[in-house]
Amino acid sequence: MGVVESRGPSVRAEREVPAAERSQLASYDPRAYDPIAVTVDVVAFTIRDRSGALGADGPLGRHALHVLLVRRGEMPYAGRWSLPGGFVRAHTAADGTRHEEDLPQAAVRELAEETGLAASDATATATVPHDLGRVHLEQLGTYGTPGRDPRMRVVSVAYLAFAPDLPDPTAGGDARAAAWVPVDAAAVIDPPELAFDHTRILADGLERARAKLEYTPLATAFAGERFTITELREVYEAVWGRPLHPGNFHRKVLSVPGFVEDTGATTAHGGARGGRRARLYRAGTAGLLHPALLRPTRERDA
Amino acid sequence: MGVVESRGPSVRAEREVPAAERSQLASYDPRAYDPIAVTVDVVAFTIRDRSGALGADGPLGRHALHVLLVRRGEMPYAGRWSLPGGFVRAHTAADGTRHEEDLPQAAVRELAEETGLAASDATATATVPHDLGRVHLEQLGTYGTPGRDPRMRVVSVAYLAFAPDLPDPTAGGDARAAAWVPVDAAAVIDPPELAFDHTRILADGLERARAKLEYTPLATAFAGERFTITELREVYEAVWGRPLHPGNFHRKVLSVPGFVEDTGATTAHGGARGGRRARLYRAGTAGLLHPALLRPTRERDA
DNA sequence: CCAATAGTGTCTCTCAGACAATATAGT
DNA sequence: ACTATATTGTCTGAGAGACACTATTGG
Repeated sequence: MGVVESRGPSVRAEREVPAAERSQLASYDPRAYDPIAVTVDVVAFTIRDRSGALGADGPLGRHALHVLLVRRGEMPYAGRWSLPGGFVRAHTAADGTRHEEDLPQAAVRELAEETGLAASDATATATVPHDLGRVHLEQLGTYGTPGRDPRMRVVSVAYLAFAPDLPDPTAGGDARAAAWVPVDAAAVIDPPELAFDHTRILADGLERARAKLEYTPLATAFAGERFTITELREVYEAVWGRPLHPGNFHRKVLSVPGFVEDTGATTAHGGARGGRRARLYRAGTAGLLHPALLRPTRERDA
Repeated sequence: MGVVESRGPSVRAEREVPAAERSQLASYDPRAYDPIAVTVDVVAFTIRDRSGALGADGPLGRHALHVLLVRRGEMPYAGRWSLPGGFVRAHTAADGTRHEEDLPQAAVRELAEETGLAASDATATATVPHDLGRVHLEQLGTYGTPGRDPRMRVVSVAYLAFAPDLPDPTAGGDARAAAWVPVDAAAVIDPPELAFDHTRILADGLERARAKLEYTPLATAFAGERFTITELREVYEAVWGRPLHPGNFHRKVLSVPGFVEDTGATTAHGGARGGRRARLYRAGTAGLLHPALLRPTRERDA
C-alpha cells in the first residue's frame, strides 16, 4: 500500500475546480519577476589545538572547536569576517551545453576555492549527509529573508562541514584571507561582527553540531582514522564546551553498539608525563546511537 | 568574549593574499549565469478521522495522519498529485516599489492559495518555527538537484506545516483539486507517483515530524485548544504509526514539566459506550520535553 | 450490573552520574 | 617509588515498560 490512497473512497474531499476558476494564476512565468540569486554558505568545523595566549590552558584542555572564516575582499562588508560561500553556478555555454552544479557540489567548491582545502566531489541528494574524503557534509538550512544582502535578493543554502584537524587554509576566490577561528561557548551570547546574517547561521550550525553529537556517531568525523576513547571525549568536550567524566564516558561509548570498533592496537606511548597506553578504535557502522549520549545538566528549558 | 577572536594571536593561519591572486574571480556577476528559480513546497500534516472502506478500523483506531496534496493542472506532471507549492515572488513595480516575499510567507501563501485554507502571515526568521493562527510552520530542507524540474533549474525550499483537524481544502491556483490524503506507515516503502521529487520530500517531512514529537511539544499543535490525554496519545499513535500503552503514556505526559496544563474542566460526556469523563488540558509553555518521549522499540539501527 | 474508558500503583530493568579502585606507563 | 593516564567496578536515583488495580460513566 502506497503513501497515497489515490483510489476510491479513501481520498475524500477532492473537489474538481471549474475551468474558469482554474485559469487565474494558472500559468506563472518566473521570468516576469526579478531574479533571485542562490548562494551556498559553509559552516566548516574542525577540532584543533587552542593557540595563542588566550585560553591556552582553559578548563577544557588544549582542544577547541574552530570554524573556518574568510575575510571578505569585496563589497558589501569588505574587510569583515564571513563564512565561506558564493553563488551557485548554472549556465548554458555557447554551444548549448548545460553546466549545472548541485548544491552540495557548490558548497565543496566554495570550500576548496576560498581556502585551498582539497575535497572530492559530491553526488548525493541535498538532505542526505555524505562524505567527501574525510569531510562530512550536510545541509543546515536556508536563509532568504529579503534584505539580508544589500545588493539583491539572495537565498542562501547553508551547509555544515565536519572534518578532522585540517591544515591551515590558503585564501583564494574573493576572500582576502582565511583562518580557523576558535568558537567559544559564548558564541550565541556576544556575537562578533560577521557579514550578512552569518552570525545566526553560525549559531544555528553550532547548535546542530552539538545536537547531532548526542544521537549520531558524528564525533568520529572529527577524529582521525584511528583514535582513543580519550580523543573522542575531547571532541565532545570541545563541541559541547564542558568537561565530561572520563570513566563514565569511556564505559558509555563502549556500551553503545556500533559506535566504535576495537582495532586491537594501542598507542605507541603513554601520556607525556606518564600513564597507561590507550587502546585504539575506529568508527563503527552504526548510523544512530542507542542509547544516545545526552548532554549533561540540561536544566535550561523554557 | 565573542565567537570570533579577531584580535591578536588567537587568529592564526591568516595569510594575506597578493592582489594579483585576488583579482581572478574577485567579482562575480550572477546575472552572467542562467537564472535559478526559487520555489517553496509545503508538507502540511493534520490528524483526521480515517475515512472510506480501507482501514476504517485499523489497529490504530479511527485517527490517521493526513498530508495535503494537490492534483496538478499544468505541465509538467499534469494530473499527478504533488505537494502544494510554487514560485517565490520578488519583483519591482513600475513605480520602483520592491515587493519581496519572505520564504515562510511564500509557504503560507501557497497553502492558502492552492487550498483555500486561511492563515495569518509570517514574519519570523527562516529557521525559527512560528505559529500562524493555529498552524505551526517550520523549514524542512532545500532540494536543488539539477533536473528535478524538467523546465528549468529550480531550487525548492520545503516547509513543514502542522495543524489541528483542518477543513476540506478548496482547490485554487494552478491546482485542479486538493485533498487530505492519509499517510501510511508504508510511505517510504512503496511510494506513490508524486510529481517531481515530492515523494522524497514527503518522506523527509514525515521522519522530521516523527522525530520532533519525541523532544518537543509539537503534538499539541495537532490537537485542539483543549484536549484530553487520550487525544494527545492518538496524535502520537497516528504520527508514529503504532499503538502506545495508555496508562504509561498518561503518567509520562503529566510527569514532563511544561508539556500540558490542567484546565480543571473535563469532557461533558464519557465515552460513547460508557467510561469515565476525561480531564481537559491545554498546551504548556515548555519548548522542549525533558525527559523526551522516545519512540518505542527502536531496534532498527545499522 | 456490565462494559468501557480514565487514571493510579507497583515492580523490574536499563542507564546516567558520582565515586572508588585497579592497571599500566613515564620519570 | 611516585605521578599520570587508562580502564573497570559499585552504588544510587531517575525513568521506561509491563501489568494490575481503582475510579467513573453509559447502557
